[in-house]
Amino acid sequence: MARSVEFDRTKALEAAMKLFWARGYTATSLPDLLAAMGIARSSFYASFSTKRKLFMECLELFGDRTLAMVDEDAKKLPATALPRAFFETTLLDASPRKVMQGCMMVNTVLELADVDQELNQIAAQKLDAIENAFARAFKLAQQQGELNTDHTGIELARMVMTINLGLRVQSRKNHSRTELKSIINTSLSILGLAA
Amino acid sequence: MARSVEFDRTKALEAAMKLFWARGYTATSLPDLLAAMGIARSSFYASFSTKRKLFMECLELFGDRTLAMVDEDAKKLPATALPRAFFETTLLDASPRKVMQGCMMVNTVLELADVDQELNQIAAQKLDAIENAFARAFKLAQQQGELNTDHTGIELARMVMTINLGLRVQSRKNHSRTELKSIINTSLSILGLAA
DNA sequence: GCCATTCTGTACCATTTGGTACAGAATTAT
DNA sequence: ATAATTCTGTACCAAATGGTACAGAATGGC
Repeated sequence: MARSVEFDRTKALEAAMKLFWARGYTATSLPDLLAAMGIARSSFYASFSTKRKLFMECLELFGDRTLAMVDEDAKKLPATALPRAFFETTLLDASPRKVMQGCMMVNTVLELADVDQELNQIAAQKLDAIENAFARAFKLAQQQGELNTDHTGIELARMVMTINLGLRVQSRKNHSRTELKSIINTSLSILGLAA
Repeated sequence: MARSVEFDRTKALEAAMKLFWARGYTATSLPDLLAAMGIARSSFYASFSTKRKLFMECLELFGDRTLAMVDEDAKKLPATALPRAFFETTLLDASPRKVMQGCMMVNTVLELADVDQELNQIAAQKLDAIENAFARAFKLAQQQGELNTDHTGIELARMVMTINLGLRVQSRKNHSRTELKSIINTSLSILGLAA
């Protein structure tokens, strides 16, 4: 039989995701990708079909990873602590580079809303999934009397998500850590989730 | 002497802005622009230098227009009514098409943050100018005792702006009017500006 | 009418885009 | 070692990119 070795597909995908995350879909050229992934053109097409398919994979990876993070937290923490945990790990504890890159799904939605329906839809779905995770947690907490019912769980989740989206824009526009910290605190305060 | 006629530069600029607004910088090609503006290639370069320069002009136009809107409102309305007025005119009263296009400056920041510093900076500055307009209004209202001082004017303005940015993402992701309306109401409610 | 001037439309350009073809190197089972 | 197979690197492709050159039409003062 023949050789079975292969470049590390996962690592290459990860490298591609980083680049797409930072520069977006259109502005990332194939040569850029090949250099970052450390593979040759033919290997690229053999393993990932097209640039567009690769982007989809990256988007899925990013989305699933983010969702997993929220789900993990939802197991360990009370619902009222979820937003703070999410904001802090992704905006204060993360590296400045990552913070400045914002959220790949948000970036994608804004870049491709009028350009590529399918890619846009994937990003939107992943965002919705995260919103739903928050909503589930809030509803449960309300049923157990751990959270006031001034607003429904869904409304609250949408609100947390809207602030989250806003924070992603802020962090991409100007990544002053102290400013982000201040916004996070004000947000949690007005949400009535200030610890 | 020679002819003085010229295509309507302002109208052409407007048309370009609409296209850039919807599709972003990179995804808008020169032929697309020429068609939308209704002018020929040579006229384009004679009047607007390059695609990039044109984009800058469009960005300035969009930003100035938005800022003017806030400033106008700030003259007529109490500071506590400003956010509602802004959200409603741009997200509920505007045409679905415009709503779906989001905010050109936000779109630009997310598309070009890692790609074109200068364009990104222009967009960021315009956004800051709007935030400052809100901050001024809030500070004044606080001095006059019309607004509580639980948070500083700047903090409040940043918060309104963060929610605004989030709403632009939401509206570009999924322009259900009723959902936007709901988010706006929840936002104003938790901000203590629910009228 | 005529000339000067400034417009417009088209043909053209080099570069870059994403994607394909194919030769040759590398690896594994026999 | 050999054969089978799958990798990699390079050369190549058509299409699209932003930008330029230039011929010719349209308009103004005389």
